[in-house]
Amino acid sequence: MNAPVLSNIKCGECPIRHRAVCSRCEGAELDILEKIKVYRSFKAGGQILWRGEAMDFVASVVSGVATLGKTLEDGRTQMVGLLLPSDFIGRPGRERVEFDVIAASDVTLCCFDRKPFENLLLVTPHLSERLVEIALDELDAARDWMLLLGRKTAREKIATFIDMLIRRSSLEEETAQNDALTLPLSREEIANYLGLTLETVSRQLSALKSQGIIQFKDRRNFEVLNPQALYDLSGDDSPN
Amino acid sequence: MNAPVLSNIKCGECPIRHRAVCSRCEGAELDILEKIKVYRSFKAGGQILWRGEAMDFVASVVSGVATLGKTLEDGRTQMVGLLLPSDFIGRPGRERVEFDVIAASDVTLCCFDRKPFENLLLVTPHLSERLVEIALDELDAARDWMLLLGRKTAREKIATFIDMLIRRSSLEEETAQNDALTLPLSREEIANYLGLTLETVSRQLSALKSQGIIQFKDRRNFEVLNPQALYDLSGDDSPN
DNA sequence: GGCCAAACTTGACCCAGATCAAGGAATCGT
DNA sequence: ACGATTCCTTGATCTGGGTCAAGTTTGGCC
Repeated sequence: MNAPVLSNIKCGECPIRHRAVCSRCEGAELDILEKIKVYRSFKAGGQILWRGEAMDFVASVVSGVATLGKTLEDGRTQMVGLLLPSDFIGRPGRERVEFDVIAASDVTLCCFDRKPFENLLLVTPHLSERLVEIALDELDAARDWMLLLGRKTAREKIATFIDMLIRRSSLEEETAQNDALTLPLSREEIANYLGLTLETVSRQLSALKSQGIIQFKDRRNFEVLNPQALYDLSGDDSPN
Repeated sequence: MNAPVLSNIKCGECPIRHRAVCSRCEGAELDILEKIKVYRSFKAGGQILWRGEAMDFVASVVSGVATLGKTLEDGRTQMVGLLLPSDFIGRPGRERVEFDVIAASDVTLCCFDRKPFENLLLVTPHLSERLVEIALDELDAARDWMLLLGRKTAREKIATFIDMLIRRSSLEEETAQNDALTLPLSREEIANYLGLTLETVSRQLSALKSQGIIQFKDRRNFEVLNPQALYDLSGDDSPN
């Protein structure tokens, strides 16, 4: 892991302050974090962590998108997590990385060396409480994804994925010029996330387009014309 | 949830003491747990918790097997967790249950009312540390299962499942009369766990049998004649 | 601005596993 | 002990999505 070290911005001005692992910390606690944090950047496609490698830092995603992936002996891969801004990388008490972490776009991380961070955790309930919340949210998300991977059709998988992008983006920004979205991943990466092939992803996106449910501006940018239809195609139970 | 309340056994004699959420607690801490715990039993097939229901207790599995399941609007279901003795049900800070919890066999739980348990967590690091460990282990397991559901073939899924049973049973008991195992689930339940149909599960088990890798004693009990071959079929990377 | 590589789309064909269908074997209640 | 119900096996057929194979678009780079 060798990434350029950037000049930090002040925590008070950090765009992910409200959701990241540090979101409950104020004043003195924040000052300590401020002192031990280091920003690092990765180019799109760069490997952030390798499976099995010693994990010597933990980090929050400040900007960009990273993926967590697992690989079978013959090279088939499955993405097991998608890290968007404010998401957390690393686990207290884990010496080694359990999966490959790759920058899907240019990524900036707010890194903390693991040992100091773990020590801080022990004496900072605001930090450890938030970290437990984050871990449990990830567990819920992983289980939702198990349902998707095990039982949903290709169409339902794509619809669920786009629906997730809508929800996540409405959390992030209040900009929200209605339903204009960006795919954070290539077709192949989407396929690895959904347990499909890139050809099937492409076909399903084309099908949604020709049904008038979405409309592409270019390869990555599109607009959702009919969010309700999209949700109906996701196969999920009624909650909205 | 209305299950018979059993007479408790002493924590000191509890068969799951060494792995359950209470495993780090001793002396006074254990006395408190002892006081607030209640054993409850469920018949095979009984529903322990319903998705969306208020979760008013948390629990450890003392004996038997329970499943965590999610369901799509049209009834397709995916098992998202398998709870064996010492596994934990429920999450601090979660008001509602996220999935159906069903007794796959007769099950005995060691239950704690949620509120008192959460209060205890705040003042008992031995308890909360162990709970975080358990949650992170579950997250790792969920991600391994995502790889299985998204990318493995039917054969690989079955091999992985049996391999998991071997590992788990060698953890549990030192009885371990070599490689004699019991399927904790029906064919249909295995199918729901692996993202397959019950017919495919049956066919794959028959195939393993006719390849001389496993041998059935009856429907549920079998012996693994060739654990290495089984592992080789699982598709996983080399570690062992 | 034009070439090249990478990313994507689309078509034709195929196959693993789903679905449909029929028995067989274990278990339960009487 | 006996139907009867539930669970499981096995066979026949079908199909969604994978695989293979061209093309097409896009964006990067001299």
